[in-house]
Amino acid sequence: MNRFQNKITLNICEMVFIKDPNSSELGRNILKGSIDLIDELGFEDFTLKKLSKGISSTEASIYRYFESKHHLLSYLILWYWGWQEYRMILSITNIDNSKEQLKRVVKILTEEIKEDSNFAEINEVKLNRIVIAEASKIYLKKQVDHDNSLGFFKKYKEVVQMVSEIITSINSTYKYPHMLVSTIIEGAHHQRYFAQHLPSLTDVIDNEDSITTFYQKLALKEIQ
Amino acid sequence: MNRFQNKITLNICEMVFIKDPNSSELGRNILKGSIDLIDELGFEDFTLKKLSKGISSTEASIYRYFESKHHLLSYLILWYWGWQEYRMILSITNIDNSKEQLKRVVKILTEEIKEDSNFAEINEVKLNRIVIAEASKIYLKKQVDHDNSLGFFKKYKEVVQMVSEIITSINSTYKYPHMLVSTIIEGAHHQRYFAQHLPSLTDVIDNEDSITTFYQKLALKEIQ
DNA sequence: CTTAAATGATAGCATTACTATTATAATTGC
DNA sequence: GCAATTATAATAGTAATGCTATCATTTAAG
Repeated sequence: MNRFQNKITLNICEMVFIKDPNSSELGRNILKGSIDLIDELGFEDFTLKKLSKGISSTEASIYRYFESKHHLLSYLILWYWGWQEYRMILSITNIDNSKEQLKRVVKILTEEIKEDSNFAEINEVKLNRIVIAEASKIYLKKQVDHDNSLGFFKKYKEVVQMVSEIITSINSTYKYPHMLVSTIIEGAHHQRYFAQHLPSLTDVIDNEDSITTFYQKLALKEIQ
Repeated sequence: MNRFQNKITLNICEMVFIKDPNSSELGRNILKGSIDLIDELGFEDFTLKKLSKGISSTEASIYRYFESKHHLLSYLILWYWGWQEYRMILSITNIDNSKEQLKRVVKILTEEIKEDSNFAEINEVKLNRIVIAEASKIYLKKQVDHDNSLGFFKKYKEVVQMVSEIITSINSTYKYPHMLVSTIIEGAHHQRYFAQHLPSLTDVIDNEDSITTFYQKLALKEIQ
């Protein structure tokens, strides 16, 4: 299982980091510490100085792994999508029915995340909250085209592509598979955030994961 | 028409500004200049110092209108939703069929914006680009609950509520109207941004506003 | 035409994001 | 086992940012 982890992690485009954070103790501390601190403070108030104190290192040392705090966040998001891709692949292995496949991947992309003990230094619950609250900030920037050319969004695009292909195998004439998938993914993140902070923008129903239910049904109705 | 404008503008919760920017020449210059500059530089690289140079004023003077650049952006977004609400109301006046009403408001919320000559100091095309690229940054912050209590998101919530009521009047048993509406609004913004910068996350089709078409159809299928 | 309010000019301050330099520890090669 | 390389720590520094404070000047209202 750890080999799979390394595979995912190392597959992360090398443009995101200067030195692979998975290759050393300090690197792994940076990952763990930054997840804790970004989750706690939000990305605006998170600084590499605070992080360096938290992990008993120095700013300069962290800069040998990541060019900037923007690169560090990009790495975490990229890791997250690699992990989601891996979970999606596992969840549809040996499932032949395309509609069932779609239901399962939509569940993975919209459900509340539980900790995955396979990856020690990553707290997936916190990382999921970071993706919900901070991920859009990495592409809503003027540098987006440059970062895109360096592969910062590669894993996210692969996830969207994978679900789009399932949709196409259900209905080969459906015209908007990518639009539907990115709408579901971003939508689910927004709904989880709104449920916490702006509840009048969503519909939270007790004893039901209404977000997953909503998007599963929506996907099936839409492509019919 | 200008009275209506003032009504919209002044209805903006007074907590967002210190001094009403619509009440003076300098205030209006701040609005116009900030829209130009945020659109040009992005919110990160936009500073009140640069703005003050652009409008031949000073940082200190701008701070007499807005507590921070975050407040200024919040004002612009609030203005935008007030304006959208006004356009939505106009567009369904005298239309009795609820499905037609829904089609029309979804169009307004998802279409590409054209300049509205009724509001001189606001360039709606640029403001729309700002809303697409920057609006989520005002609520994806740790202060969101505080800002919410001050009414920063009031107009946005009203817009969502208005469309939700149309949906309920089409199908009174539909369980997720707010979720559907906020999914459509945020989704459409993402799709416009993706079409420009990350086209593999969307499906752009020539000679058709595929974004509006997609969300109009999706809304009707979903609530059936 | 006086007085208050609005704006401008200038300075300053703590923090941020990042770089540079030098010292010390840990690894690796032989 | 020791030199040589590399990784990390310690410290200092810089330009820019976000914002505040002070005081002078212009403008507008009574």
